[in-house]
Amino acid sequence: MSRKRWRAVKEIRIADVARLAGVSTATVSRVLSDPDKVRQKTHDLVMEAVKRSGYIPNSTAQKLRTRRTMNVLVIAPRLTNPVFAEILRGVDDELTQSGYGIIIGNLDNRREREARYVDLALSRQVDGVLLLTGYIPEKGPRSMRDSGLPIVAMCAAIHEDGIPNVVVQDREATRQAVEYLARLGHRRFGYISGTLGSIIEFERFAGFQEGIAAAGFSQNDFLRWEGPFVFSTGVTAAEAFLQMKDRPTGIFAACDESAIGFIKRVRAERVRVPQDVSVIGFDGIEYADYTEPTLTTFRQPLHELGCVGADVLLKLIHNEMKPDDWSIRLPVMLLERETTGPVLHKDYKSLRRSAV
Amino acid sequence: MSRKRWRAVKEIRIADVARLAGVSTATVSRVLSDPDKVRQKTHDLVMEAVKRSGYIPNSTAQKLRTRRTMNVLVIAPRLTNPVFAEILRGVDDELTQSGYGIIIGNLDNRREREARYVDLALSRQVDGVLLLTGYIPEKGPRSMRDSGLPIVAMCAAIHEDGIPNVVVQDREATRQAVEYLARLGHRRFGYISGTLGSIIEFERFAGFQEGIAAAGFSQNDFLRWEGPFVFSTGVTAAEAFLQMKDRPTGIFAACDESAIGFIKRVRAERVRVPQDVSVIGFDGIEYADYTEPTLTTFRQPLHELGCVGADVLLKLIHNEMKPDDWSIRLPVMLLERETTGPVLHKDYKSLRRSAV
DNA sequence: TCGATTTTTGTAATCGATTACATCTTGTGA
DNA sequence: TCACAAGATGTAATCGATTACAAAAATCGA
Repeated sequence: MSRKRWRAVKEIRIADVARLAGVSTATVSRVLSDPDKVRQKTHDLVMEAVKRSGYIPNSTAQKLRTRRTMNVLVIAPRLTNPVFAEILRGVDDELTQSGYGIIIGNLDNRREREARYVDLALSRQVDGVLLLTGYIPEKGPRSMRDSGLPIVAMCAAIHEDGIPNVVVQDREATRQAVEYLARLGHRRFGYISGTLGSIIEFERFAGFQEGIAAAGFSQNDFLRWEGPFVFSTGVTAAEAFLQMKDRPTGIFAACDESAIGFIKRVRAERVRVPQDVSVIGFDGIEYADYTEPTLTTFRQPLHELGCVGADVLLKLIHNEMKPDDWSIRLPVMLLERETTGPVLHKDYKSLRRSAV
Repeated sequence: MSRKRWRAVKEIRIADVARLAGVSTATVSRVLSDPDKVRQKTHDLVMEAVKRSGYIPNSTAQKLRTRRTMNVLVIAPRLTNPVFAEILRGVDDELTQSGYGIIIGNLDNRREREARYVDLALSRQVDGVLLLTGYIPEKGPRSMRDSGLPIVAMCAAIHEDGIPNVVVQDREATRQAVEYLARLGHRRFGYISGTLGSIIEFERFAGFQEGIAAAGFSQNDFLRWEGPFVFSTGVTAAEAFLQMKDRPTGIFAACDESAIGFIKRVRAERVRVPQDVSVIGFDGIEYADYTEPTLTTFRQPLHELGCVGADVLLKLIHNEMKPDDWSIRLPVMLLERETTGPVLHKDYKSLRRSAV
């Protein structure tokens, strides 16, 4: 038994089908791609041959000839982050419908991994790129822009000519978050950041500062804890929080994962949420509805974001629009759940003491 | 200003480089793919021309000629499931290293979506397929096997000749779970299933039954609640559980998400975990460490699973092994955390009453 | 029935690389 | 210096489709 036998599958080419049907390859091609161009009788003849032979066109040859790969590259900072996974679902729904495939570029939060995807774009393995990163990947002196491929920025904006942005109203939402906390009576705030230097973090922090100002507070009325968009950032923030004498009572976390990490950690030290401290997250991941207490947060329309972004990219690919026509900001929605509440006492530590 | 101007990027072909360097295209190709075959002087000449022109080979043309796409298709039941996302990370790490790309096939728990990916394989857009589904996708009369492509089943076994399995010891672990609960004194059990008909569910339930038998119990000593591998399955199970008079005290959930859903729901009704009911999950997703209480579960080596599976597939693609040589079962590890504990009272309802 | 027009089909170039084979250079030993 | 082997390079076929253009067939009106 040959070592290769299991792989031996005879390849059927268009020429084989043509011979079988007694026509030229051109006719077979036409039957398959533009049936109206051929006589009904020929059409049936060819289709019969296609069916009998089980012919499926070699898509690589098609791609070379038509100069369309029917693939789109999606670059995400981290695939295990449910936010990106959910966006990807939307992208997938939209692209699959149009016959496009997705090649994933997972950076896993390591920027050096982007080089590989620059090559991918430059070597024309895709027709367009969706960036969830907030910046254009580079490899040495070359940028992905050099590929001339249509690029759409999603989730995190890229402010460059020719690149449409499909994002959410981060800044507005974060401002609202502060106002919401202020309305509940909070006077001292905490801000748990996302990945420093990222555009999303920039927007959300800007919104936070605006909210602080709008509510009549100053820079002295809040603290900022720093770290990437992961659980452990919240845990670290909580540990700093727990050390404090004069703790903030209204916490905004730039992502749900951090918020969850924070809550988990402070509750372990018998700090009550929301009685002792209110926490509000951002993202609206599914898991935020399964924490205890359930997380108050802003729900991003993640699936829609994916659909819309993919749709814009397809329009660019098909030259149906100019890139500057589009910059979409989808609204987010505040989900008031259980981790936020009114301030009970000015000094909640004395409250706790009396409760024990 | 032309509507297309922003896309106008002159394509540099190998012939351009050849002309620039004053050599033939064959030489350019050799310099790039097998530098030892050319004189140093020519090599430098060509590389200079490559650099000056910014040439990057058109990968579609390469693929057509070499008949290698350098892409692998990964089919997963649901991308937003952290289990698959984590496996995908491992796959990505391994494949990227070898220069392969990943095309994702997300079924989103809808089997009808698989047809598209059968086409993808049949039209030779990929060199191999990783299946996380436990079955071979079909489209009408044609199966993905007809493509003759190497296939590796991961996570969920496929028992067919020529398909290596890279899975975890589901069955053994589930058996252990029951034994563990029995050792803690539990006598009435609950089993929250995964997707019915799936091979993973089959294995885990088989292990559960084995465990029941091994611990000396019978079919009458446990209940089974059915549903897919999602949070809400656990919630539904919890609702059935809450209706019962004579509740089980030891619950095994076929996935962490269901376990988390279950716990969340019963705690809302003041059922204590683990004092009133012990719950053990399966998967070891990151969230399971952020629930309250933290979930006792079996940690699957998800990242490793991905790496190993990808590695096996690469070996198949490169004909470095026969598919029947490999079926790997990775061990899982019990993480004893906070949702399991000894049975306190035979009738925990009376306990609760006295506590109130 | 014939010629003009329209529709259908076929021939061959093309996409952009790789590579078998042929040819030309270079190097080596006598 | 010459013959011959080894090494470097060039020529042209090839991968498998699509499609411009040419040629053939069908349709139509007079």
